[in-house]
Amino acid sequence: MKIFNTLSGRKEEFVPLEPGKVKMYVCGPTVYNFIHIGNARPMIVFDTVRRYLEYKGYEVNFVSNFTDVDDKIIKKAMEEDVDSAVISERYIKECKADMSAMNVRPATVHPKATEEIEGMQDLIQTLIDKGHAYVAEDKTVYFRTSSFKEYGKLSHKNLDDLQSGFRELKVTGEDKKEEPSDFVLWKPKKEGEPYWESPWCEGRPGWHIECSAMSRKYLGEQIDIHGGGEDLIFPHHENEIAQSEAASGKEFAKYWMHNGFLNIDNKKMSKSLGNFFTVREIAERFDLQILRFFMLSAHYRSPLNFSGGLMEASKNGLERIYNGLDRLRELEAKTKEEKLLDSEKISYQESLDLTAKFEAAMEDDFNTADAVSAIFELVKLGNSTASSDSSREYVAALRKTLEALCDVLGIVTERKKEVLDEEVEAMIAARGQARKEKDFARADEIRQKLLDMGIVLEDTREGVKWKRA
RNA sequence: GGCGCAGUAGCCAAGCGGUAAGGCGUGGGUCUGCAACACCCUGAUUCACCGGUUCAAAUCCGGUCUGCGCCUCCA
Repeated sequence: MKIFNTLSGRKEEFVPLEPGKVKMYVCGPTVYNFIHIGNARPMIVFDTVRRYLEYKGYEVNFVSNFTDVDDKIIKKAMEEDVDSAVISERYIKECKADMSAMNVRPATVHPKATEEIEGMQDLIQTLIDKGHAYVAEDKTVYFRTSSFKEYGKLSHKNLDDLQSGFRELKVTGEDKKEEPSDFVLWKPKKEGEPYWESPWCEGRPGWHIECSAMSRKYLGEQIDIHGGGEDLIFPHHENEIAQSEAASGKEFAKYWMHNGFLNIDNKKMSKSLGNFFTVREIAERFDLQILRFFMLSAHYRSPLNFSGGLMEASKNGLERIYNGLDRLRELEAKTKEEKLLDSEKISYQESLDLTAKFEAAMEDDFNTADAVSAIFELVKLGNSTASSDSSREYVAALRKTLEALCDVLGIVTERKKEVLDEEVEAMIAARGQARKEKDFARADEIRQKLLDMGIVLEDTREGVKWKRA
């Protein structure tokens, strides 16, 4: 299995620190509002990475945090005149609801920054003791970037360039740091803000230290995979590396994975441009399974453009997969209990080849777009070769393969158990009777009525089928 | 200014040295009372442009044009 590592800028063979196990950490959202569809991309991408690793038999310890102390949360809390914990708890809950609707599985652990203050303070103290951090006049604790020789190795920047770039901004000079590139580990509280006691001052942690501390606590000093959006490469992940490696003296994460941005009309999504969508808003127009499928239709490192039209196309494509799978399920129940027929051997082999194609795509840096194409080919194979004359073994094999591969991508295929109420059942029966009597006008009238109720009828060779519009 | 990414059919999107996957859409056909589903056919003599390397390039190298991102605690 190959993974593109931002650190080296190339695909590398994946070798876990410990055979059979994978430790991965993905930066989670700051919970000051509903998550937006840009937040959804890393969630879906890394959930899929995790699913594939598990499909391969790895035991995955997946940690993803919630940043629940932050300027934006505090601001919102002041606006609503409530405690900031009220805000963060509310949006953590909402975020989890969105994740569930996108079929993003909960992480092994979802630590919250406010519950990990002790670990952060320990880490900060270690950095101070080792000379990698210092307390400024105003009691702010800064990381001393000049003390970490490898600073810039992830974002491929060198400190000198960064310093000169920063210098212009620095002229205003309210900061009390040694170098402009130094960053905050702990900052003094301001009036009305949440704070914690510390050896340096009453205050709160900087953003970057959270992830280093939580990752260390739940996964140890060294992890296999660290993921997040590409905008986090600098400064967030660069700073995490500096903190973690300066403290432990060991390589922090072996593989750094970054997803590309989700754009709207080829522009970065932002509130000021008015092209900002929350996952909740999209859910009003589309099943979030479609959003997931849409996001997997491109490679995770490519920028992905979002639009309603593209979502419609994804919806139709997903529908094709569902139709094919539903048909196989019905066929399986109807076919005779028998072993694979000689005439099915070639098609069966084809399904095996397609599974191999799917896996090869995923092995190659999680190429989900290619993996999806294998699923479509499998659907076509089923549609064109499986029938009521097929052996049950053949139909069942196709069905199981399709379900397994969809599950790796996190596409939900289980049919919601739905019972039609008696009135609808009666209408369908009445239409059947009308058709039998060749009273098509009456039959179409009933079908239209059902359509208005959101129920679509299809007359197949195997009988009348219905589904929700 | 520094660093980096991308330009493949109407749209989306794989492929990254060996002669263009897949999906959506369009048009035609089969099936069907009709519709829907499904199936078959329909699509790039060509991969932004110009040079170069090679027996062979969408794929490698150089240049041009265009779009975008990071360098501000924004996934």
